[in-house]
Amino acid sequence: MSKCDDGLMHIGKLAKEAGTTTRTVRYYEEMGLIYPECRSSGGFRCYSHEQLARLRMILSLKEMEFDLEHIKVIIDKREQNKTAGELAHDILEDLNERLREVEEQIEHYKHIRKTLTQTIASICACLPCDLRVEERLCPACQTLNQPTCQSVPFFHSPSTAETLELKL
Amino acid sequence: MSKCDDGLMHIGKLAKEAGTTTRTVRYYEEMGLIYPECRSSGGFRCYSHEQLARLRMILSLKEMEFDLEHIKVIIDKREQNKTAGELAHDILEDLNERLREVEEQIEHYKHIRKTLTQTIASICACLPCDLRVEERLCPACQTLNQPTCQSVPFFHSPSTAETLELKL
DNA sequence: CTCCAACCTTAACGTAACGTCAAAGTTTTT
DNA sequence: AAAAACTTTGACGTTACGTTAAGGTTGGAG
Repeated sequence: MSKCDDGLMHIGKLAKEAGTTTRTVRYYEEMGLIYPECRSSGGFRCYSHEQLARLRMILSLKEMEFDLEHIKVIIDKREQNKTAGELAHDILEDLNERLREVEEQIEHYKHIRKTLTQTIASICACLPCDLRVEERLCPACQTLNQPTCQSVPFFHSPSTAETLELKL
Repeated sequence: MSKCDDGLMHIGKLAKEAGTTTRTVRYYEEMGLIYPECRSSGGFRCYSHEQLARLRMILSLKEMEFDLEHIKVIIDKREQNKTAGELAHDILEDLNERLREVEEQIEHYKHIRKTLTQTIASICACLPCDLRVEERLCPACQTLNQPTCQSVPFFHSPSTAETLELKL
């Protein structure tokens, strides 16, 4: 019989139950987020159900993309034995802040999407162009009366930029 | 008079014109994305307008959050002297792929937002709870007939998880 | 009891794109 | 000619692990 028997599990089992890897669990230990209940005589980490619940908490917060430093702070708030109401109030601040950040991310990627679609549209206008890339002015763009080659900064030749006035 | 005079600029000027830092320019050089036209007698990097245009291309692609490895590939396509039309066709693939990725990101963050708002709503129900965090069942949740404490995995005590059946 | 597969241990390098010193040389300005 | 401003290379730090590597531990079969 191992020392790790009465309701305890080793790290592989813990990780599998929580849906993560042993490396992750060890890393979280390094970061001070979770510790085994004890070690076996041979040095194996042994975890209880409470540790599993704690790991699941951490992973839940990670799904919301809190960074580990922040998760540590949030988890530690539970230890400051307040009432559930106070704790709820406290944690709601973190969640609302994170919500704002996530909404910023959505706007950020919507902005990138806009840039991309505009760029794609511009470059589509260059599809029928037969000129070599080095050429300065693309007749397709001239025909369409829109200087695509110059409006899309990474298209056509950089020599288009020579027309820019730069003071040294 | 420096050697770097006829339309050439040092790295600081280049970076400022492009709206980035010298460290970034040097890093891009390490990555094989951009090289100075020459070096001064003392070893300073000297850049021409073409380099500036190239740097701006790189930064434009970076704004769309292509990784540097991919940017290298895209920029190199310009060197394979095709016609503008062929180049456009080629680059449009990259842009469209990136567009799909960005749309995935938007969906990803929308998913996180949903999780967050649901969690926030659940925890709000715990605000009037006077119990200590260690308690297993929160009367607020019972009153509301919704077991918030257990549905929000990182809230209340992990002891709530002891009710889970786990086989070792 | 012995053996082996399957598990575990610590250690340490790799990742992406730079930021941030540090120590020393160069260019430019005064 | 000195000082200010700029540049050089070098190297460590960042985040959250993945991935070997070399070597112990466990648990069950024979």
